[in-house]
Amino acid sequence: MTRRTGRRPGKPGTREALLDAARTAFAERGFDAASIRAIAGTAEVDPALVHHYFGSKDQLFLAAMNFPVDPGQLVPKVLAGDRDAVGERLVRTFLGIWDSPVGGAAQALLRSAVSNEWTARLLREFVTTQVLRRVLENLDVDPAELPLRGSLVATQMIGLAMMRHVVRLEPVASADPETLVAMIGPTIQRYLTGPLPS
Amino acid sequence: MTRRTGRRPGKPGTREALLDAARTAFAERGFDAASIRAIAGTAEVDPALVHHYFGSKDQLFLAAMNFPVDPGQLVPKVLAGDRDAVGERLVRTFLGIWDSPVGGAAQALLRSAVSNEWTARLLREFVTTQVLRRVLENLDVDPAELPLRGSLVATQMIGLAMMRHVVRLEPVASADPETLVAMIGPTIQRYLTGPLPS
DNA sequence: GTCTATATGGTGATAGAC
DNA sequence: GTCTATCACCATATAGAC
Repeated sequence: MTRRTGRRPGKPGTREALLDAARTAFAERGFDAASIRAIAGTAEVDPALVHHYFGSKDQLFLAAMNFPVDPGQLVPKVLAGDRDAVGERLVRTFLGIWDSPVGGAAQALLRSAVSNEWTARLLREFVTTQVLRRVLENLDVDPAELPLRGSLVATQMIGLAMMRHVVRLEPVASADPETLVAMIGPTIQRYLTGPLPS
Repeated sequence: MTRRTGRRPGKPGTREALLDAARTAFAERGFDAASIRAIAGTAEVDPALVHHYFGSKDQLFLAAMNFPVDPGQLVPKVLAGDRDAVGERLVRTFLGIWDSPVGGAAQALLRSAVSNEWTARLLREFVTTQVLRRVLENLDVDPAELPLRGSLVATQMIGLAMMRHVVRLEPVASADPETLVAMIGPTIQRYLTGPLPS
């Protein structure tokens, strides 16, 4: 018997439902292929409301990507502990993010970055300025080596995400996280603190 | 003064021009986003001819992907030499393929695999049955470890290709190949012949 | 605030004239 | 063999009725 005396300006959950549906759709199909109609459909909302709430498809994407993961909070956790195991901790944290609900947004970003230039730019800038820069500037490596080390780490991390969550190549796709940590951790460690060739 | 007495059944180069344009378009935009109209446009050919020659967009893609790279010929080159440097040789050969004209096809396959399920399957089967299987069965490793080692190699290789040729993250995107060989070779080597955790 | 209807344009595929 | 014209469909975005 919910008596509704005051006015109810639309269901309050529609905006969140829209964001949820958008995250899933972008994750599964990428930016271009995910359609506003389909997103509104799974959210059981009229497609026109998307424009009413977010203005455009681009802004819907940005709103959906604005996920609750704070690199500034995560990075210290990775750096805590001995320096020789930072690689393993980075892989473990990385896998944790992808296997969590937030992973949908990450998958959306990765999938979209392949077919869409401005989302690729988004991914590039997020990786470099938000993650790698933060990690590396706390590891007292030569600043001149920072970009190369960072992008090497990115090749392995993005490749791992691609194979595990996008292309789904077995057995990596369903491997135990700790197996991957044990195998890939040393790789990251060497890229971060190992010797460089030049 | 070309005298044309016999009949000329259309320009003979149209089919090749079409394949070339298709390879570039698929490489730049992926399977879904590359349009038959645009491909025919850059090839300066009528869009309807695509269907006349190839029947469908799928078959055009397959024809464009049928590139002149023979894993059965390349793999022995990778395996020749001492076992401890097979990782470096694999990275070097891999980079060579991507920087060659054939790289366009590889890029098309990778880009398409992200947004399209059946091209992803194509990539998966090509990687596993044509490349990794061949490499590993000549390295006398435990056959039970073969899938895990193979897919770990794939994570690093595909990630390298993604960052260098798709997302174009610097400085990996324009790094000297031998720098990448020196840094990533040992990673591949460890995945192939190093110890496993389990 | 919500949603129907539509404007505008791009897609793969096909039928049939030359 | 080649290409014009068209079909049927889907997209984003917007104007305006309720």
